[in-house]
Amino acid sequence: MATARDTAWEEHALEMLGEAGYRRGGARTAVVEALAHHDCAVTALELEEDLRRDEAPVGRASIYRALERLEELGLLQRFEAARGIASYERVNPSGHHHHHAICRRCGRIEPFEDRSLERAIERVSAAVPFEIAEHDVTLRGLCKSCAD
Amino acid sequence: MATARDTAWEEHALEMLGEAGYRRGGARTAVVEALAHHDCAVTALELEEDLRRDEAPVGRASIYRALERLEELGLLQRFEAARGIASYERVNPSGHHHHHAICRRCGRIEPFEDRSLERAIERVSAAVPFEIAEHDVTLRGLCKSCAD
DNA sequence: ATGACTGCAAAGCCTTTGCACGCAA
DNA sequence: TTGCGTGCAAAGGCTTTGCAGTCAT
Repeated sequence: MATARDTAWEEHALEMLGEAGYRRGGARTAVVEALAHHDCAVTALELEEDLRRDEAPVGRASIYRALERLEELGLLQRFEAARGIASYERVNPSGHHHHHAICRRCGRIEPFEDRSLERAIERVSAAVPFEIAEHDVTLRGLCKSCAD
Repeated sequence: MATARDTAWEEHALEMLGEAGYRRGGARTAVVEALAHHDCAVTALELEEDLRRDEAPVGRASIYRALERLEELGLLQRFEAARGIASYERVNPSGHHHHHAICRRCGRIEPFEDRSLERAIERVSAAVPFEIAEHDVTLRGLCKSCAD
């Protein structure tokens, strides 16, 4: 579902791409703009549809390639919402983010955030023998509609 | 990597399958036994290899079908360790479990557990408008070897 | 005996790759 | 001008499905 356009992220992303030596091709720019409209989990195919609807169709391969670059640069986080399907989400430069509760039956995604959960994760991340760059928490079960 | 055989889980799983009305076919039983040897993330293809090595080869489709049943019954938890590849892990009836730190570069998986992280997750699970049945936390970054 | 279980092969599906053309710098 | 970026189509790789034979009960 599309939300208000996050131009701050969009500009930041384009700038980072430039700094990393990438050119500003039409497809890449279009994918960045499409992502700017999603606050939460979007799939590559949903972005493709968004772009086609906006009369700015982009080849599927270019979408995947753009997502790959953005993820490498830490501008996007990838995770699996539905079985076998990758979802992407913008990474806010401020570090502020949320996690997800996902319905097993209908796939509905409910984002949530919790400071103390974040603190616990930060503590654990520091304790583990890894240089942790990101984390992801997923809660799975039934949403209210599906639980009845 | 294989670890000591968890016969408690193995018996529990077979019993639950029986109670759910499933027959004790050879393939299904073999998959359950193979799973009993893994404390942490195993993929369907790794199980297939284990079984073939043990001279008890099981058709790939049967492995996937067995994993599906076990997951439905809550005896197994599925998650994505490597990109696009499903990993499975036994669910201990006691509720005791761990989470994972995964290396972006080499794929190494380091399990960890943390009581206060679990508490934070339980609290959040109760606050969200879902009937949460399971959760999963993944930390991603570079392991010591890959960070150098 | 009967329907669940199994294995093989084929099909599905998301994602990636090969390649020739177009475009940013 | 140069080689990165793009699109199309084909290939990949994990997972699922169809179907006929087999086995548990």
